[in-house]
Amino acid sequence: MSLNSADLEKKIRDARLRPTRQRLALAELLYAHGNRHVTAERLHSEVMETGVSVSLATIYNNLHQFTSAGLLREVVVDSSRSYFDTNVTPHHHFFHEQTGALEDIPKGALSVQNIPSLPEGTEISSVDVIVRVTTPRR
Amino acid sequence: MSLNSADLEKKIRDARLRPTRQRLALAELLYAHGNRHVTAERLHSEVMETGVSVSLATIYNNLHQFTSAGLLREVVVDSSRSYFDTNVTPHHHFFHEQTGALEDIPKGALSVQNIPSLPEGTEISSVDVIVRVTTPRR
DNA sequence: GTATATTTTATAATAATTCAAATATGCAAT
DNA sequence: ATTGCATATTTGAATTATTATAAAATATAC
Ligand SMILES: [Mn+2]
Ligand SMILES: [Mn+2]
Ligand SMILES: [Zn+2]
Ligand SMILES: [Zn+2]
Repeated sequence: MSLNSADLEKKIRDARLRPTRQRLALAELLYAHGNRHVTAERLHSEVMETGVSVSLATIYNNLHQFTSAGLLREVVVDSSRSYFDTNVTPHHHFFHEQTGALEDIPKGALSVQNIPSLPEGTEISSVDVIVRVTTPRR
Repeated sequence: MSLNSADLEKKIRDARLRPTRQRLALAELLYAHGNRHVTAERLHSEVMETGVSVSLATIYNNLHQFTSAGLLREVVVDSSRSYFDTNVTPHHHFFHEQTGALEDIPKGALSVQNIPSLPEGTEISSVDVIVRVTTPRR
């Protein structure tokens, strides 16, 4: 559940990526302490706070490289921002529309049934369920 | 299923909006011939092709005004672009990842079951299912 | 018709993301 | 170990989609 420096470096090397200073700092934030959902902007502020200077362009490059390597998945919930998820196993999400918080819906709980026949000549890439929630003002 | 000019004008007036030349041209494209899914850019090119000049700012203004009035809903499927849907009844979507095409999954067909208990203090705003499809390269 | 409110639009601003030039890394040859 | 070199990586600058501003144009109410 918790990865140390050596584990992180192996994870990066196994993805055929170089363990640069920037990449290691990002991997530490993403993977050292359990699953998370992050935006590029959030990850950028966090890494800057640790004292490692990383440009926002590098954040995006790495988020996408990690995604291509299967180390992250992108979750589309908000048209103005991309979220990346360190949990790459199939699962769904709660999305809090006011706070922007994403929360996993554990696999097995929720189920999607009776998907009708797909558009001609296509195959399923993924099925994404977003349960949008709000805190009612009382 | 198919609205004429008078219907369109009524629809606009009922939403407390003025039936301007631009707004009528947009409503015609959106509502005169059945349900559709459009991006701002697509709607802009279409309206320009009809010979009615409408600025992109006006397209965005109207898409949002229509959405606030409940005449459109926004569908979040692609983090780089907003889609607007003239079908405001609850339903789900197929999204073709290569072409960007959105297609309705008729209400009643697909069902979502066993949504686990919501995060503390929240209520459901909507449940959105996106079935992402691709055309496999053969 | 005139007053008032709404709408449009040119232009500027913003935020997320991508591009391309500059730099760092890994590896092979010495 | 050091050097040379191809390739990967980083980052400042550019691009894109979208939103804000604010002045001119238009629609409605009287
Ligand atoms: Mn730590
Ligand atoms: Mn027509
Ligand atoms: Zn998740
Ligand atoms: Zn739809």
